[in-house]
Formats: sequence, structure tokens, C-alpha cells
Amino acid sequence: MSVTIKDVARMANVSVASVSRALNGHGGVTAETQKRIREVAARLRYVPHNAARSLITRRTQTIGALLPDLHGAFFSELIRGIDLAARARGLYMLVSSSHGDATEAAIALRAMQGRVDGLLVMSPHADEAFLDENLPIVLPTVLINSHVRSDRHAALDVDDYGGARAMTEHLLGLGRKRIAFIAGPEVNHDVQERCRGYREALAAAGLADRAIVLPGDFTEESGYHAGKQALAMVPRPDAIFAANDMMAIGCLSALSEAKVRTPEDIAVAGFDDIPMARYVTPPLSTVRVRIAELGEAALERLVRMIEAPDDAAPEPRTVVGTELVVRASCGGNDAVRRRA
Amino acid sequence: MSVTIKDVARMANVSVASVSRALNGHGGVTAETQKRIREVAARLRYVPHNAARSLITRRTQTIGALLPDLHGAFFSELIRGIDLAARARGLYMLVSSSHGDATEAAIALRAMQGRVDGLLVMSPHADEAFLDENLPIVLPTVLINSHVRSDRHAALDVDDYGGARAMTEHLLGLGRKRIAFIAGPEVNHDVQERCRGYREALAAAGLADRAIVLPGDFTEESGYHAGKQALAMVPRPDAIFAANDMMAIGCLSALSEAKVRTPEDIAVAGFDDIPMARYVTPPLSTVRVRIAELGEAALERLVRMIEAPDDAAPEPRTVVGTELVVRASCGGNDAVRRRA
DNA sequence: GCGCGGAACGTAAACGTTTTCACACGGGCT
DNA sequence: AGCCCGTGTGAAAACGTTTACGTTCCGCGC
Repeated sequence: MSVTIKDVARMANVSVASVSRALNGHGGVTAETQKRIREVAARLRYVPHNAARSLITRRTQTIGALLPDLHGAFFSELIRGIDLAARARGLYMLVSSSHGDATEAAIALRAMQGRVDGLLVMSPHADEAFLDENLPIVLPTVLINSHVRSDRHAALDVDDYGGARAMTEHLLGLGRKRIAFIAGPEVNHDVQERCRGYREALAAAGLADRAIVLPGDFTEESGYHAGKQALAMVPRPDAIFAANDMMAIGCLSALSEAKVRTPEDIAVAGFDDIPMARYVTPPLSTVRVRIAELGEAALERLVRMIEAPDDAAPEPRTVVGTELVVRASCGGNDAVRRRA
Repeated sequence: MSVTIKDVARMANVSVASVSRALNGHGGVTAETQKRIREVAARLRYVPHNAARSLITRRTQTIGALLPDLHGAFFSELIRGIDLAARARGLYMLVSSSHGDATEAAIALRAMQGRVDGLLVMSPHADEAFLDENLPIVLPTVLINSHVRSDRHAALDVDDYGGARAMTEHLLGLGRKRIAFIAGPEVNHDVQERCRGYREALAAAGLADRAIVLPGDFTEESGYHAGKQALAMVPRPDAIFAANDMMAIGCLSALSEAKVRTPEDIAVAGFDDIPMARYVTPPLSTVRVRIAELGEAALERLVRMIEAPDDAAPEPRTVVGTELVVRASCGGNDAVRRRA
């Protein structure tokens, strides 16, 4: 059995209350006894039992992160951003991921109960009904990249629309007229926004009827297939904008296989700026999502909610910006353009 | 305030004991009352308070992961492997990373106290003294890729030595005679083992005095510089084996910049098999570390320790295998060879 | 000299569970 | 009929903290 506050109290000839006060620096203890208690505690290697502590303080110094998956660069970065910000505030992070269905997500949510001070939720299953059903009203929660449009919950999104629109406009600015878009999983909220950005940029250029949307599912293979499809079209597109980098990379393979030159014949662009994007040939133009920043922002928002529980005026839904990263694959001059 | 077990008991006209029994399925409750209690609990959206529960059960259903950093593909994969295995057992994961020094690591360790059933530790600060000082003896712990050679703690390592040796032997088998090795940070345990594998493979081929070790620090730039250095040597190496993929990629840039052909003039190989390795030109031969598997194995080992606390015979230190991934950059035929 | 206030410390309640123990009850056995 | 045992239930202790509330003691002002 582990050493408890009582052991320390006994060894130091004081009551448990004094030990608690001394160790937490709450005052009401002589400097002398405080010192003695501290020494005894150190000697006994006393470490307070956090479960007991948070049972009574109702604080856990921990935030929960509910994620759909842990695969890939995106989540890795997101977690990193969250952890960075959490660490700066002395908070810990309880992560739960890979829940295939809503039931699993619900179980995970319950398991967080009484273990976290707040929740960061990024889950495809987190629709409004699900949240109402499984979320205790009292637990501060921030939704990340959710399609839920409720203002009962705080939410934080990536500016998918703006990024996609900027990239499309950039391609148009380079003189490309027939720009195809490779979409991702239909249910995906990000994809929808990216597609909207693409369409509206075309519309603004008076090319609304020129939109070409090819199916995809975020994998390299689907990008490859979409590339083949694009090559078979007449007239052939002169640019391909993929909803994520992996598909863009697959598309590049299809083009190089067909001896079609990039960017001379067909420009290619992606979305995300995964580390690999810089190393493929030609280096991939893309829209950089500042994912770590997203995680940090989400955590900071959550902390604000935790500290001011009854903030009457919830902050508006916020978006974190993107950057246009221009490399060789689209034929522009290399550049990074930060967007709000 | 949140709804507690007492509220459920009151509403269902039973004692809290019965509620506990009914909800945990411990028996000793009529099917009928059990049903009634369950209904009331559901209606009230009762969720047990985990801190209270684990205070008395002394189980948290959570394992802690102490990591040095969250950056890069390695940790992303590791976390993913851990999470996968944890999830399969209904365990949660409390992660703590980015502690710059031993003090921070110690604080993190204390914070885990009473919140986790076991610990996965992968930290440069985790030397033996540190562990003795900060680890309560009772807490099951598995060390990952640690240089600590104590058998007081369970440990799990990547077979850096075997992987490096296999790659070196492969290069030798392809007829390369002057193989240079780009090292990583000196303090790094993995690097030392990889270097040892390289040296011993050479020694076994009677080429012990042909070892060429260039400095590096795991970054792309350091690989680039090492590449330059190698090019300046006379006689020039006919193969370069980098201690990780990023350096190998930097090295590739240096070679292509100097119009040196890979693999014809100089073969190149890396270590890790990061996703990018497949996409650089030429595709990089490398040693694949099954990181997710490492995470899973570590967790499974930890679970075994938790379930059998006083296992007199601690299992021997285990290693997880590597795979030789042969791609174009070393001039062999594409292949993946799994090694124990 | 007496009361009063504050500082230092102790006692005990509280947090929300699980679990041990005791109790009541009914039915099958001798 | 009496006994015993199993089964369902409740009361209460326990887990390790924090903190509200007492108590003691000392110094100070009147």
C-alpha cells in the first residue's frame, strides 16, 4: 500500500489538515512546521492521490480529447498542438480515439466523466442529438471541425472554404481554365467546405458551369484513379485540385505514368501540406492548415470556458486560417501566403 | 451539481448498495429491481463519477504514457499503437509529453499518481536514479527504448542493432565495399545500437577498418551536410547508410545536387520507413520499424504486469523486430523482408 | 485583570463510490 | 415444528483528500 497523508501527519506529529495546508501552501501554518512537514513528505516519498483530491476539489487538471482516429499526420499534429497548450497550463490530456461507431463514442464519453474538467470533441458521430444525449450539461466542451451548428456548444473550425477558394483563385490567376476537383468522403464536413470554396471561386470568375468534381476518398489510390479519369476527359482539365495531399500525390503518379507533364500540361494542387508534400516531384502546391494552432486554440478556448463557467455570452464560432503554399506543381513562383 | 448514485437510489426506492450492484451486474439483485434501477439511471442520465469509483476500487482503467515529445511520425505511430491496444481492453490513455528536463518529467510522473494503473515510459530523462526517485514502487511500469539496463523494470526495445546489421549486410551483399554511416545525436540509445549493428556487420565481413561514421543529428540538413562530406572523400564511399530516413533524404538532395547518380554511383539507405520514404526519388531503401506494434506490445506487457502484480519471474527484456525494405535507392530488387 | 482577536492547529464532515456485514424472509430439510 | 441456508436488501465503513468549524493559546488594549 502506498503512503498517504495520514502517514505524513503521524510522522510529523501534526494533523492531516496541517499536512494538507502545508503542502498546498494555504497558509495557517508556521514556517517551521511547514518545513518539517515538507521534509517528512519528501522523505516518505509522499505523493497525493489524485483521485481522492479531485473527488473533493472537483478539479482534475485534465482535459479529455475525443478523436475519431489517430492515424496520419493530421491527428498527430492536432494532439501535439493540444498537448503543447495544455502543458503550458499544467493540464494533462486524456485521449480516446478510434471509436468506430456512435455507441463506442458514447462509452468513451461516459468514461471521461469525473476524470476531466473539459472536453475537446472531434468526432463524426458528434451530431447534436448525440451530444445532447451523452454530454452532461455541466461539462465545458469545444467542438473541433464539427458540422454541428448549434450555438449551445463552442466550436472551432478550419477555414476549409477560404483555403480552397484561395487555391482555386490562384490557379485561375495562373491562367488555368478547366480546373477539376477531387472530392473526399461525402459525409466529411471539411470536404464539403473545400468543395464549396472551389465552386464559389469558379462562380465568381463566371465559370460556374465549368466545375468538374471527381470522386475520391482521401486515399492515394483514389487520387490515382481520379487522375486517370481526368486524363481521359475531353477536353482535358488543365489543373487538378485535390481535397487533400494524399490524393494529389496519387494523382501525380497517374500523370507521370501517362507522361503528362506537371505543371506544364496539368497543374496539381493539394490540401493540408503534409510533410511529404515538399518532397514529391514536383513539389506539391497546397493549402497549409495550421493544425497545431487549431489544437492550441481549441484548448485555450476550453480553458476559458472552464475558468468562467457561466459566461453568458458564448464566443462566436471561430475559424483558424490557412496558408497558400505555392510550389512547383502548380507552375507559380514558390511562396507561402498567410491568410487570416 | 451532477446526479449521483444517491439520486438514483432515491428515485428507485432502493439503497445505494443495490444501485451499485444492479449497475455493475454483480448479482444479488432481482432481475426486476435491476431493470427498474437501470431505467431510472438511464432516465436521470446517471453516469458514475470515476474519481470516486477509482478511489475505492484502486483501479482507474487508465494507463499513463510519458513521452519525450509528440513531434513526428514516430510518436504519432507509437501513440496510435498504444491506443489501439488500450482501446481493445477498455483502457484509456493519459498522455504527457514535451517535458524538457528531468524536473518537468518528475512533475508529470507525480501527476499520474492515483490516476493510472500503469505507466509506459519513454523518456531520455528516465535513467535509473530518476526512476527510483520518482516512481512509486507499486506502479507497474514498462520502459520503451530505454538505455536503462535494470531488470527491476520491464523494458521493450526496437531491434535497432539487428535492423542496422541487416541493412549493412544487404549493402555488402550488393557488392558495396565502402559504406559510410551517418550517425544521430550521440546520447541517443537507438543511434548507438544502429551504429553498433553497422560496425559489427562490417567486422563480420572483415571490413572493420573500413567503417566511416559521419556526424548527424537526425535532421534533414545534417543529412545534407553529411552527404556533401561523403562526396568530398577520396576514395568516395559507394554507399551511405543514414541512421534515420530524414537524414537519408537530405543526403539524397546533396547527391542529386552534385549530379551523382543514386544508386548507380552511391547507394543510399535510411532507417524508420517514414511514410515519405516511399515517395522520394529514388524511393528510399530503409529499415522499417513496426512502431505501432511496439506500442501495442508495450501496452500488452503492461497489462500483464497489472493483472499479475507479483509475478516473481519478470519477463526478459524483449525486442520488437524490424523489416528490411528494399527500394530503388540501394540498387537491389524491391522487397520487404520481415525479421524476427 | 479582563476580555478579545487572531494565529496555529486539530476534529470531523464531505466528496461518490464499492463492499462487507447484518438482517429479514422464505422454503426445504430433519 | 424447528433449523438452516440461500437470497435479496439495507446500513455503514472505507478509500484519501480538502476544508469548514472548533479549540487553544498568546499578546494586546482597555
